[in-house]
Amino acid sequence: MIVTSKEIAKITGFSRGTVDRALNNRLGINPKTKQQILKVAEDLGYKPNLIGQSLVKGKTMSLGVVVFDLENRFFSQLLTAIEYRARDYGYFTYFTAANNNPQEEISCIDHLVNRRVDGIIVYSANRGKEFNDYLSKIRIPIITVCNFVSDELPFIGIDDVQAIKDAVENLVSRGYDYILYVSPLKKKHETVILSALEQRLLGFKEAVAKMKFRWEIIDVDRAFSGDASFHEYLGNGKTAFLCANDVIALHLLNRLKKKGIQVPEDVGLMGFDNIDVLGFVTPKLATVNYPVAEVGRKAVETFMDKLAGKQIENQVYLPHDILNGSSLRLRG
Amino acid sequence: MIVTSKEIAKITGFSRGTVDRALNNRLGINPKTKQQILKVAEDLGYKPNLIGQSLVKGKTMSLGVVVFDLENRFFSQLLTAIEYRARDYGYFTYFTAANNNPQEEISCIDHLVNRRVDGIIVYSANRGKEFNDYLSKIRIPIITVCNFVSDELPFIGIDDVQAIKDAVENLVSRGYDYILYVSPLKKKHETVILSALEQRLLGFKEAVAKMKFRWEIIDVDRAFSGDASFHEYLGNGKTAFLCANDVIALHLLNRLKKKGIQVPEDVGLMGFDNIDVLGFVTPKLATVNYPVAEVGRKAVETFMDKLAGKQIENQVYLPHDILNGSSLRLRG
DNA sequence: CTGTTAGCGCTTTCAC
DNA sequence: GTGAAAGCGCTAACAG
Repeated sequence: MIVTSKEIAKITGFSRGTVDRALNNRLGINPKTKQQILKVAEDLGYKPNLIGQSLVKGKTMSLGVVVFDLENRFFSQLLTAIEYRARDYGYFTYFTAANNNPQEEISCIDHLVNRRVDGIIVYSANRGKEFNDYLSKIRIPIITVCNFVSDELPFIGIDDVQAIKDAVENLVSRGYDYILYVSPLKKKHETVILSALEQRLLGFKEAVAKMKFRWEIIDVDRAFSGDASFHEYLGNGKTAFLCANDVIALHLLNRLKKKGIQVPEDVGLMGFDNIDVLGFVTPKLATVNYPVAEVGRKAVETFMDKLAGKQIENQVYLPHDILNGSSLRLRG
Repeated sequence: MIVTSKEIAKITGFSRGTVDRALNNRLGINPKTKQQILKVAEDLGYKPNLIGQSLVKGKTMSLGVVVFDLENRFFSQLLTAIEYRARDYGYFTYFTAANNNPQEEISCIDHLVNRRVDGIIVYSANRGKEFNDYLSKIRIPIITVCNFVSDELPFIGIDDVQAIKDAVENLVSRGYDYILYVSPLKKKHETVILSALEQRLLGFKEAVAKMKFRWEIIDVDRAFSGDASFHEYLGNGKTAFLCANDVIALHLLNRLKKKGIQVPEDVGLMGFDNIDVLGFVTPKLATVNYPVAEVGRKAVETFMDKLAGKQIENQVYLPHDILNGSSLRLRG
């Protein structure tokens, strides 16, 4: 069995208090005693039990992460960033996935609460009054990332509205005058449209109102349906598809290739997120860089500030930037 | 503050024992009493503290996962599978990443031990006597996945040696008679060659000994170095690159494209792992399907068996299979 | 059916 | 410098 501090006390003949002083570098202990105790601990392979420690300290030194879905190619970068940054602070990370199911998301959070994690990072697909009410009852600090949930919850992400506007401006400045925005439009089955995607759609509409270009909004379902012909869009070669995320853009790219339509010669293509897969795809997809690792790190840092009693910003928008790959023509 | 069972006892006037019976559906309690207690618990938003529970039960209902590196495109599928399957059993998952650093890997495991997880799944880059000695001292069940570490530790993965032999056979049967195996060959800096990659290399050598074809083993460094010219290999159009993993194959594909070499017309290309990225890449890469999700699930199930006191198999090799994409010519 | 007690491993407080 | 005792939230064992 694993040796406990109590047993070390018994073996060395010192009290539990003294053993604790030795083990945890607390002062008020004779260096000799300390040596002696540490030696025994070492020999017996003593490992502190953080469960016991958590109970008495009221802190578990752990964070919980909830992501709605793991198909999302984003999450591994997010999780990585969170894990490494958390460990810098001595924190560990409970990872849970909600299987794209709002109810399951709540159940994940519940369990994390039961385990008394010190903070919860939620990359949520959930929204709405019920979810808010639920979250507001939780006594553990929560931070939402990437998908905005509610004004009452801290949020870290980017300004998706502005980002799409920037993307459109980039397309227009490159001479594209017919822009097709491809996005999921309505929720189907259980699946909810992510708030980030909603923001992006909103951004596109704002761009439409502000700038001068021909446009259309296409539902992903239609874009990928068997009989969708894209030739109708290829009129003057100044057409570009702007996709609500990279995954959509990559699927579209595959379809275009299959139909013999060349990117960027016949049509421009732009995605959103800059998922790491893009490095393997040709042509290199133009996209909006989402600083997902920074979001993860910032989330952890915000917790640490909060746990240290500092005031934290309620909404943090990190800078995004436009990456022009080779899936767009040069100006012309 | 969060309400405790003790407080509920005080409020309802019942003893802690009775409250416990109500809260945990134990028998030997008057239904009326139970109702009453549950109502109060509900109203006060009682959430059981699993830390307290863990301490007394000696189980934390959590698993730890250690992966050596998150650049590896594999891990998200693995982690997903583990998380979902673990949750089926009411278990939660601590996730840690070792930053490709053997020392850090040990530190991760240490911390998981301190947190008294009930089991640890290690996707390790570490090997060797020191690591073995360390692991053998740990009193918590460990399962290694994908990268074999030692005979003394349970392992779940595939037979990498056989898989490469199958891949070679597939190439030969398709008419390729000159096979270039691309793999990392020597460890450089701190980075260790993964044991799975070592096995695959071994498999290639065995295939060479058994089958009749021309061959070469190429270090990734050389394959990707600026001045590597591949034209020397394209003689009779019956040449194929076989890569130790998909990531290498994809990089190679990019290089080939840049040099104007067509796959599969000029040269065949085959990867290993079947990472999910492949869905976005053309031509569709031929590869060996690694059942990574099954590995994850099986690892969890093995723990559950073990925790239930059952005997578990020490080494489990799950079936792999060959996927012929469009990066190889048809026979002929 | 219900209450009491002891204890999981640790830290903290106060006394010596 | 060191020891003794109490308690974190929970469960288990035994009495009544």
